[in-house]
Amino acid sequence: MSTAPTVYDVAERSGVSIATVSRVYRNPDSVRAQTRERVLAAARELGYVPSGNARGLASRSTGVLGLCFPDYSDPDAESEAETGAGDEADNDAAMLYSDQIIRGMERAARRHGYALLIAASLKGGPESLVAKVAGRVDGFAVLARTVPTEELEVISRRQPVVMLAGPRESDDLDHLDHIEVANADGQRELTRHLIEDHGLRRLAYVGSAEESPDVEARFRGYVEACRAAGIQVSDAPDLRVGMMTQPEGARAADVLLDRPGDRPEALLFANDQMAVGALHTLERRGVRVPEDIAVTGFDGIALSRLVRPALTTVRQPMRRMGEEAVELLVRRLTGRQDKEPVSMVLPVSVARRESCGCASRGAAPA
Amino acid sequence: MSTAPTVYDVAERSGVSIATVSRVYRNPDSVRAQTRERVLAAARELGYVPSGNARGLASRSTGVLGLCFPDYSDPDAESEAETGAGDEADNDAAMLYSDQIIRGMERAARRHGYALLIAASLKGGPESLVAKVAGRVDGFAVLARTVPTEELEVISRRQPVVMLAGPRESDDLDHLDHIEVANADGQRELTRHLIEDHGLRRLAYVGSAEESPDVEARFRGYVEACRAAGIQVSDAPDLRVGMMTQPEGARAADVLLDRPGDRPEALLFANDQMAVGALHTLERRGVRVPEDIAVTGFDGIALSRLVRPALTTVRQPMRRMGEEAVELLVRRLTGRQDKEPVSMVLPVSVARRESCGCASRGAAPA
DNA sequence: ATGAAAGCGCTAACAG
DNA sequence: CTGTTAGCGCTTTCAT
Repeated sequence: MSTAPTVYDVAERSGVSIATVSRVYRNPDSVRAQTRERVLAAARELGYVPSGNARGLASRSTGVLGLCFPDYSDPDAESEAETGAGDEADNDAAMLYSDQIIRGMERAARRHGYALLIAASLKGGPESLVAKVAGRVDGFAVLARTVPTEELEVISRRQPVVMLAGPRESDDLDHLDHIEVANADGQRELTRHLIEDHGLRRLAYVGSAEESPDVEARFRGYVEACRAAGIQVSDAPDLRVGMMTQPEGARAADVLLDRPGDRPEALLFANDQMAVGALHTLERRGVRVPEDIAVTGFDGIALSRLVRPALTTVRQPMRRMGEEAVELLVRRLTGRQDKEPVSMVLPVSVARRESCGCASRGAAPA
Repeated sequence: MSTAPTVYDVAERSGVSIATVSRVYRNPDSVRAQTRERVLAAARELGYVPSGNARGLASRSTGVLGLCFPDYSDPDAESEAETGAGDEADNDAAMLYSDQIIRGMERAARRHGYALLIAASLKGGPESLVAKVAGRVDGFAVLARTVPTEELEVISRRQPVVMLAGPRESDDLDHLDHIEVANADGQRELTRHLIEDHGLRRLAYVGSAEESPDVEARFRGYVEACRAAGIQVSDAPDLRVGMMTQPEGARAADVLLDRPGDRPEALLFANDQMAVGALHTLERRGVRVPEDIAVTGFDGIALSRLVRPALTTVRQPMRRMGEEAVELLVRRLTGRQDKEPVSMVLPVSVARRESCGCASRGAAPA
């Protein structure tokens, strides 16, 4: 791999100036056909490929959009090798939040002629992830809580950034475009369903210990639904766990079941992962779902439909969120920049499945 | 969004040279702590973010790895809005081949400190997709048949490229690293299973019309297994379809069932999509699977486990393929380049589910 | 239609 | 430890 050929090499070989070589690639029609062919031929012979970096540098634009997301450290990374039937489900199910967003962004970016640069955060030196991404793209989306607010603030002064999932974190960032889902609405509707349609009244809500606007909003929806039905609720979740993982969910179920007093008729979790964990606990303890107790999640991850009983949950349109993010970025990139910050709330939908008592035999064919 | 601050601005503001500013970012320890702080402070105030392009240009490396894949035009793109239960399965199931590879690459890239640039092909001017990606990354992977061989040949002379899925397409490309899956082995084993374990002997194989090394290899495995069992087979699939999609699969099932002569005892499809389509046809016609006829696919897409009956298929380790691709690239990027081209074949595994007659009640809990 | 020349913002020796 | 000085490869006026 000797040193790569440049415009100069191509220019020399085809007997034109570097400017012409450049034109052949940027604006073919501005060059006489014959000349163009000569240049293209030389380029081919030399194995010339324009340097994206040089281009970006000279033209101040890259044709690339970015996405930064948190390093959902992913423990199943190594389980890949196994072929046991048991982990098969988990494997596909590990189709995460971020993966869906990536898909959505990729599709939309493609439509607009952009490529997509993706990177998960990873603690580093003064040189953080965002900076790396930011330096190589025309604009990018960030999953909430992925990067320090301050850093984002600095960067967003220079290029379009759209914040995903989770309301604006601070006032410093209120000039960013921003997309969230109707967390409260979804949880409220799901709770209402449990109360009105299934007649349940002793509910327990499991939230998270760490502050998360999304989780807060979900809880708020829950509270609203309860109040609307005349059910007493405290203004804090019945339980808060640390990580919102399956193990934590499993533990949470134990805790809730072992509490003195009447056993809850329904366990509402702030996300699917926890709910699935709870399902395990319940099965182990011989508590039937939904006959003895209802269980619900939030997110609508693939796994939620694979478990038995299939999990009733609130589905978030993550893919669409990715698409909208790109639309917003493209709009900023092409329009005048003086537009007001956009803030959109994507609707969610309740997936009524078995774990709440709805009879739907989940496994629909294709 | 005025013009972005540069090293010069930061240098001036902090009273140092641009070289020092650069050092602060590239090699913080080589700068006196006090100086460093001053620079960082200035950078923060100015909203300075290093330009990835300028960096890449000056240092001839980007810290980015790439992936090019074909534009599996994706008809479900718009179906997102619907909330009908019917398409719910399809939606998740649309977790494609490429998505899995992306996941694998992203994980591995992250481990090595690289970001990932992804782009689907899209016909364009003289300026193709690969060129765009190639110009912005240190090395990249290409899904077979995504880009013209010639172009790839040219590019691969300049930077590491690994070809994914499908054997080397031509001799021009035999210097590329290359990863494929054991297509023939998988199909052979699956076929053997049908013959020996289920005692089926009248088999029909559905391949694709367009030339695809992978599909050819699968068919080869099928033929080998048949021959080994003393079953007569012609040297071409019983049917070839155009697109390997669900509709085509559905049609194929009709064709095969309507052919004069004994009805086949098993329909083997070269991919899952077609097999799923066939399942529909069979259900519509009242042909029971697997009682009346067995059906098998190939790939192991998520959908294969969601349909009823669950599809027996050959699972490809697509995620792992992505990971290995990154490992290969990183190795090329860090080592001496004189190494021989690597060619690895990833093992596959047969997923015995219901559609072949194996009793496994698919829906495993988490 | 094509050429000349001036950067784009940063890194990388090489001096101090 | 820090400053100087060249480029890196391409786009882009401005001429011709």
